Amino acid sequence: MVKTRIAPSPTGFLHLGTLYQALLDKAFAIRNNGKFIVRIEDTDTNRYVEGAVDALYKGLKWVNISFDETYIQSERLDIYKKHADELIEKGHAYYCFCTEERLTKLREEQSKKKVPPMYDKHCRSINIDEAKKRVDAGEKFVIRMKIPENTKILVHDLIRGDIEFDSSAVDDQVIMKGNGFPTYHLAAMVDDHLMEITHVLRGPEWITSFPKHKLLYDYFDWEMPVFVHTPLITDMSGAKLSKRKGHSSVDWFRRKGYLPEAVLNFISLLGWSHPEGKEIFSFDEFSKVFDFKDLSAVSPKFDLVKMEWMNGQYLQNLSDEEFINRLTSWLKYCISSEYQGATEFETHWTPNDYKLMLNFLNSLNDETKLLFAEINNQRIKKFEDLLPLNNFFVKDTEINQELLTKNKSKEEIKSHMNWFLSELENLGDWNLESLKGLEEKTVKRASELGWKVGEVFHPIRVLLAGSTISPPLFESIFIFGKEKTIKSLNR
RNA sequence: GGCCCCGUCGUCUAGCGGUCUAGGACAUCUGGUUUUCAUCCAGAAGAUCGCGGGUUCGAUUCCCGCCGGGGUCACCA
Repeated sequence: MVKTRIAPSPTGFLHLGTLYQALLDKAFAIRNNGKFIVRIEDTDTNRYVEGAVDALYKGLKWVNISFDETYIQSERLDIYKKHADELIEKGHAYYCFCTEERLTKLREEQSKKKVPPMYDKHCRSINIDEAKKRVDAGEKFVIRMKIPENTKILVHDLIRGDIEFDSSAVDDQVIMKGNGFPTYHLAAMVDDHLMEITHVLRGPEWITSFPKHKLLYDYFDWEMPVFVHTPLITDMSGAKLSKRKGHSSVDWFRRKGYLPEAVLNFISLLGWSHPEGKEIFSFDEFSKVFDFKDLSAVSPKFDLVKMEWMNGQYLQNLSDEEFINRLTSWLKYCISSEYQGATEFETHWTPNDYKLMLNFLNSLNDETKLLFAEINNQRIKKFEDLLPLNNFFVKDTEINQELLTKNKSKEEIKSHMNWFLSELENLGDWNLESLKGLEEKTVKRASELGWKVGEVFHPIRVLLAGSTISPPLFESIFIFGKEKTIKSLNR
């Protein structure tokens, strides 16, 4: 049975690269009727970040990727020790007593000589019985794997094919650290085997240490799973995504107001394309057609502009009701402690803005909420864009006189607004239909005045929204309410 | 620097020896619809397939070299 896994280390927030792997792993598992598991690789006690595991699960939940099993490596220490000992017994690994100082000095010398920094196999010649005595005597040690000399190591990557390494370029890697924790190399290989992983999907940064992993499998006499090294998602400059730039974190997308399905759809198109050339498709559909072997080996650049376009497409396709649901939960998320505790991201929303917007939405009746969705879902790329456009709903705006009198004189505007105001006052029932009637009337007013149609709406818009940009005017007026509208128009 | 991977429009990509005067999407530009913004519609421009050699009747597709980009050289993953 097919079984895939992600193996993130809890060192921060859910990384986009981890999400990418989770997406591909999960899709592949579904397609092959297999399982997908999560394994927390927390063998580096120094880099452990509080809350990182939690953030990982929350992130996966947000994108709705579920898993069948979960493991934590720090709870499996005895397993790794047993396997390291086995390697010692088989003569494929050895105890190393070199001190930190000696290794540092060694590296310095090597870099001075401009040779690749590698362990000089100093302890490899120590007799095993003597080494065991030193270990028993309490001397500090690590365990290193023996790399065979003068040989070629052939590994196979599903999308890159065979890759050959010369063993002289492979270091006698530490597999057990001084503190009794295994390094990635041992832990991951042991776990992948024990957990019966059939396809190992991992980042391309592992290719270099691939020969060590292959050797480990050989030493244990285990069958290798299929290895797939993903494309490396880079930023627009072609370098690894950095935390500084924000969008390496999945949380960044959530905070900006992207839809999880759009993010998933977008990253699925990196290093892969739909057989029918489709751009927009659901995860469900993706999991029916995706295969690891169709992945390309390039390092795609993450184009935020296209990401925004795609998110806009998803936003447009949301029903008005769903739009409100999503918007509401986004606002709540931003207000929540998750937001407060997270890394800060640049945004033009202040913490209070989220609350104002949520309160505003809650103050509307269901029908009006849907109208709000209707006039907005077509014109934003992500929820964050909502504020500038709908600012006037939640806070006082200032009037730019220059904007107001851009095409017409102060007096002309004044008289036109007086007319409009009196029409509003005498509207009768305050509903969308009557307002639409007034809208038509206002269009006719333009020809009566000899103005362009846009010119009769311009001052209304500027006075109402404090901006030349707003959602559709009369819908906005309806949502804003009679009293507040008249007050705004009167200034 | 050693080793490894990669190299098609600005970006994501299709292409798996002839169908390619290289297709699609985003972005860009032009025009149209429109009361703002946006949407939407139509169209345009944009890639001598990194470069140079081979192999072949024929290379974007296969091989080699070069160049360029990236990755990696930890008791981090």
